[in-house]
Formats: sequence, C-alpha cells, structure tokens
Amino acid sequence: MRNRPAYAIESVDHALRLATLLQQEGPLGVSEAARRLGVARSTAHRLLAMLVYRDFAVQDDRRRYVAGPALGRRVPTEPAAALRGLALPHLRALTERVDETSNLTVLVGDHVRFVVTVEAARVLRVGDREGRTLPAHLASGGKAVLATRTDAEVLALYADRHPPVVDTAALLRELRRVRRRGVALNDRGTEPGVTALGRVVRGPRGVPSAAVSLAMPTSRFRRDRVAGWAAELAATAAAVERELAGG
Amino acid sequence: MRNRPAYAIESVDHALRLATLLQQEGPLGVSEAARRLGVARSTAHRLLAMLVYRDFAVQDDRRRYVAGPALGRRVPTEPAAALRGLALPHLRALTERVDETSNLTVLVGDHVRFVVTVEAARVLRVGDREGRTLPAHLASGGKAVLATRTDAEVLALYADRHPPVVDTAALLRELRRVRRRGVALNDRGTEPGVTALGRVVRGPRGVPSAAVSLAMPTSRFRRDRVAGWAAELAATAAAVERELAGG
DNA sequence: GCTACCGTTCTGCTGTGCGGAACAGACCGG
DNA sequence: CCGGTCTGTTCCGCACAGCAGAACGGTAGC
Repeated sequence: MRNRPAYAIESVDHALRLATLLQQEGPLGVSEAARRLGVARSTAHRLLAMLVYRDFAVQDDRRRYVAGPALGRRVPTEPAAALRGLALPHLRALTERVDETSNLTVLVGDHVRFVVTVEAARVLRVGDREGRTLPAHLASGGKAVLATRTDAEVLALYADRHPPVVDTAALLRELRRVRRRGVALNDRGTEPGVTALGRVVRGPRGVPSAAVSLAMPTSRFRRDRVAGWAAELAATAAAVERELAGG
Repeated sequence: MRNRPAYAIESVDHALRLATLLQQEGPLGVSEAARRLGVARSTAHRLLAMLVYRDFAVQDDRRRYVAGPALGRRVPTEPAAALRGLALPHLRALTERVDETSNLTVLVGDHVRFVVTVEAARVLRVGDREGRTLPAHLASGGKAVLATRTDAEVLALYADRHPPVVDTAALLRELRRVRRRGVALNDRGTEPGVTALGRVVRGPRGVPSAAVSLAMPTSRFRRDRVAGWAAELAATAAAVERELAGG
C-alpha cells in the first residue's frame, strides 16, 4: 500500500476499504460495516449494494455480506451457504494438518455438489472444485452420505433408470464396507490420478446431507495411512457437527 | 452481477469497473482507462491512484496499470513485468492446447524465478508458482537457459562455492543433451510427483534470460509424448520471440 | 406488547468529485 | 535539433452527487 493520493476520492476509498474488510474478515453486517468505516448505516448499505452490483460482494442467507467472485472468491451456493461458513475454518485446519486438499460436499439428488474446497499448499495438489458436481455413487463424499441411508432408500434413488446407470448390488456392498470402515474411498473413480476419502457430516433436520473429504494425487495415496486420514476426517466432521448442534 | 442499485454511487461504480477491467484485460494506460470509463483522463488517473493506494492495482515499469494483490493476483516482479504481459496470451494458448500447466521463468543469478503460471483446467494439476524460485540447474526452465551459455559461463556461475552445490561435469553433460534435444527435462528433480519440460525464449539485449515450461503430474508424463510437447513449447517460445523482436 | 436491534428506502443539502487546463516527459519525423 | 503529437500527472473552481438523518418493515428477546 502506498501513501494516500494527493487527490483522494473519499467515496472510492470507503468502497475499496470495505471490499478489503469483507475479504479479510468474512461475513459482515451493514451495521458493523458502518462502524468499521465510520459512516452512517445508510451509506454502508449503499456501498455494499455497489460491491454486490459489481461482484465484489455477495449477501448470504443471513443478510450478511462476504467477498464476491471479483475478489478471487467463488459465489456461495445458496442452500448450503450457512454450512459453508461453519465448515470453512475446520476444513482449513484439516488441510493445514494433513497438507492435502479438503472439500465439503452436499447430496443433491443422486449427485454431490462441492460447496467449498481448501487447496493444499503443495505444488502438486488437487484443485478447487467448488460448484462442480459428481455422481454420488462414485464420489467419496457421495458414498459417505449414501452409507447413512437404508438399502431401500438407496435402491429408490436409482429406480426408474433405463438403462440402469448403477450396479445397485455392488453399490450396496460398497456402502456396507463404508459403514464398517467409517470412511468412503474413491480411487480414480471420477478423475484419473485422483484418490479421495470422505466422511459424512450429520446435522439436524433442515441441514443438507453433507460430507467432508480429502482429495490427493493417487501417487501420494498410501493404504497404510488411511486410518490416520480417516481419524482426521472424523475429527473434522465431529467439529462441524458440534457447531451445527450449537445452532 | 445484479441490477443497478436504486442509490448507485457513480464514483464507486467507476472505480469497481476499472478494477474489473484491469483484471480482465491486463495492462491499461490512463488514457485507455479514461476512454473505457467515459471520463476525463484526470479522473481516470485519480481512480487509478486510489486503486493503487488500496492494492487493487499496480503500475508497471511502462507506466501502465495492472490488477493488484487485492484482486487475487500476485504483484508483478518489476524487471520481468513487460515480458509477463507479452508472454501471457501465448502461455494461455499453450495450456489450452496441451491441458497442462505452463510457466514463464527468468534466470536470476543461479536460480530461476516464476514470472507467471497458467494452470491447466484439470482437477489434478501443478499449481501456480508465480513469485517462487528454484535452483536453475534443477528446474527445466533453468536448464533451458543455461544450455544457451558456454561451458565457461556455466562453470563461472558455480565457481567459488564451498562446499560445491553442483556437480558441474554432470550438469555440462546434461546441458549438452538439452542443446541436442532442444528441450530440458526436470523429472521430480525439484518436487515429488512433478515433471516439467522447458524451452528457452531468446530476446534482444535487455530482456531477462527466460524460458517457457510445461509442468505436469509425473503420472501423466509419457516419454513417447515428449516430442509433441517439445514442439508446442518451441512454437510458444517462437511466438514470444516474435513479439520481443517486434518491440 | 414493548424495546432494541437489524437491513433497507428516501430526501434535502453542502462539500466532494469532476473536467478542463496546465505541466512535464517521451517519441517520431522532417 | 525542433515541432507536433501523444502520454501520464498536477491543480483548482464549481455544481451536483454522496452523505447522514429519518422513516419503514422485520426479527428476537423479555
């Protein structure tokens, strides 16, 4: 940052400061934004409206504002936005401990959608998949969630398909293995060279069926490390669940 | 982007639009910025000064302005900033054709620095290394540039080292191979699981010694594809060289 | 129901943002 | 070398754009 320009523009300064605040401090309400800038609430609201208009901010479903796509952030997907905010610090901690890319996914029909990704710091890593979907029966997060369903519920999910897209007998066998192990594996099932482990996140009624997962280059996947990764995923899922239970 | 707010702030709108233009269209002068916004040059200059002040823009060594770190971009390194702008569209085209991560590196002493990275679109990819350095004798871009030097120049680069860090005889043998092949290989020499190919970019006096490279997960590296990748690198280097020659 | 918060909408007024003009520098052609 | 044409940068007078206060509608807690 430089010295203040000789011919500064106060209104522009407020807007840019506010964008930076959103980026650094996460969700902000209008009143807090006003306090931080030293302006009236109505002024803060107008500035936020301009930032939203030009994609520098997005309003979440609790009426607070977060950094938008123009600031190098992805737009939160609405139904899972609250879950995103809750889970993000825990995913960050997970990725820092394990140094692999972590994801939060939600079940949408027979697919999972990636709500948020925290990328590993290493040069070779699995990248950000936020906003993408994968077939639930192939993705680690999808399998983790499906494993919490009864066999009948899983069969119903894939009924009425002509031609059938899923070998349901094989899927049910795999979901039994997931339940036994407590963790779901996707070994190159959706992307060459990518292996992922997923763990369900249980929450109260109304919260989307979700999972946390670790995704890594297959070259870094070791069967003798699965137990450690599974424990990290379980701890992360438990932490998110505690927040969900606490409201 | 949403509908224009009922109580829009014109000055803020100009600033945010300008930030977005810098992000999307690369280096912009004051006059072009003024034309694009429909404002006076003096107004455009004030807006740019505000963006620089709050890290949303940086002025390059040709007095033009580019997106700054607050917009999720890295600050251009000054000596290579012009080269960056020239090379970027060609790197983008290369990455699109080959679907692997491409880089531009410059030689700095006995290291190379990554000036810019264009990441592949695939989920498993080598990430952005802009701003990082690697030892020249290990990196593909470093070897590509060193191969253009005489043996005496290379030996001089590594003289006066106690203890010696480089087996210079082995390095000279490898640089001969690079010259014969026209492309330099770094197979896991600097990062587990990453393989890279580099090609020198020749330019007029005053331009930093540079190279373009492709970096990929080792799992995707095929010896029978090296010739094709080398041809793509040669075409990209030639395109950048033509721009450098044209001024 | 009342109070205290919230985000959102509207309007009068004054001081801030604008553009024009001047300045300084770079480049090119005669 | 000089003049012309571009460039980015600096400065200042003025009028209208951005501000804050007030009102509105909603939510939560007592």
